[in-house]
Order: sequence, then structure tokens, then C-alpha cells
Amino acid sequence: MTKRTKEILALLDEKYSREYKCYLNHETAWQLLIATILSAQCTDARVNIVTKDLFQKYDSIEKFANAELSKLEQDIKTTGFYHNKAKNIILCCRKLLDEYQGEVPRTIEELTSLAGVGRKTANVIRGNIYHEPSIVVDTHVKRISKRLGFTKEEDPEKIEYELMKVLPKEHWILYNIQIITFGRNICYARSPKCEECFMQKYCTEYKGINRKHQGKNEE
DNA sequence: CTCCCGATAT
DNA sequence: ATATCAGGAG
Repeated sequence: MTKRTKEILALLDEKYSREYKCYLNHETAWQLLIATILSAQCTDARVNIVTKDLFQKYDSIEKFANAELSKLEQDIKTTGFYHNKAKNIILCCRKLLDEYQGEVPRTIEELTSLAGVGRKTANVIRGNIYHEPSIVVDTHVKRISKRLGFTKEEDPEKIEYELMKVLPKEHWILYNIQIITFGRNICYARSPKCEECFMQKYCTEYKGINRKHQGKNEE
């Protein structure tokens, strides 16, 4: 690990909690799995609003597996992409029952074989439920890892492997949640709060005081 | 690469 | 009006 990387991780540890706190409300592994499927291109705040009622109405994997598609679509509608998500959740839960005895599997291969579950969702489960070191590359991790100069890749899977080489294993899970918090509070995709950012020194896009991020319409 | 898609901030 | 939000499948 380079000195620069060590300093960035120290700054994150200093600013944000070192304890892992998931932003998607859940009580069980299968609830986190469904919440994460719903979180695609949707804010975690919106997902939590939906799952609050959803997990009372559907209080088991069986309920989701036997759900009526059009009903479930309406129940998750406000998360967007609701046709795909509803269909995937039903298929996913049926497979959990048919092939995994209702247990959420542990490996990337098994997890990504479930409908609606890609690498990002699989890594959320592995990190959060099974406490396996894993890099979750979501929109925040992608954007901010590029700004911090950890990667220049566009493909989330390539970014995942690159971050594995750069970051020590003990920080993999922590990095994910700290970067999301950083992205929510300061390092926005649009109009990030660069002037009050504690990461200025390490940002490849910071242009200096009184300048907009990425240098559009300057001077 | 395209499509899926509602809610919110700018 | 447009960009963005804890992406995934065909």
C-alpha cells in the first residue's frame, strides 16, 4: 500500500465511523438481498420507505415466491424499473426455495445465478451478511474511486479488481460504506462540495479555490 | 450497447 | 428540462 493510499484511508477513518453500518434497512439476509435488488438506480432512502411496508406484507421468502406479479409491481413501483425488479424478485425467491433450502448462498457464483443479482448485490451480501472481504462497486464507489485516482476504468468489475490490488483487505468492506457516506455528504456526482472537502489534496479533479469541479465554464 | 423507470435535486 | 440515484439482463 502506498503512502498516499494509507493517508486517504486514514482520512476516511478519521472523518467517518469505522463500524460497518448498512444504509438499507433489513432484519434478515433475504431481506437485504431484496432491498439491494430494489436499490438499482434508486436512492436508499426510497428503498427503505418501500421495504418498510413491503416486508410486513411479504414476511417470508415463500410470500415473495408466490406473489402475484402485478401486485408486487405496484408494491415496489416507486423504486423504478419495477417490471424487471418484481419479476426478478419472484424468480430469485423461487430459486432460493428450490435450490438453496431458503438460505441465501455465500459464493459470488451462486449469488449471481439468482435473478436480479449481479456482482454489486452479491458483494453486498458477502460483505454484510457473511463478513467476507469484498469490494462493492456502486455508482458512488465508481465515481469517487476515479476522483481519488484509484482507477481510470469504467467497467465496475475491472474497478473491483483494481481496488482489490490497491486497498488492504481489512479496508474493503469499510471503504465501501465510508465512500458512500462521503458521496452522500460531500462528493456528489453533480456539484460536489469541493470547497469544504477534506479530500481536496488527494482529488484528481479538484481545481482550487473558487473554481467549479471539472473546470467547466471557468475564467 | 440498449433497455428498464419513478422520485428528487438542480 | 435534465442529471442522478447502493444495477442488471438481453
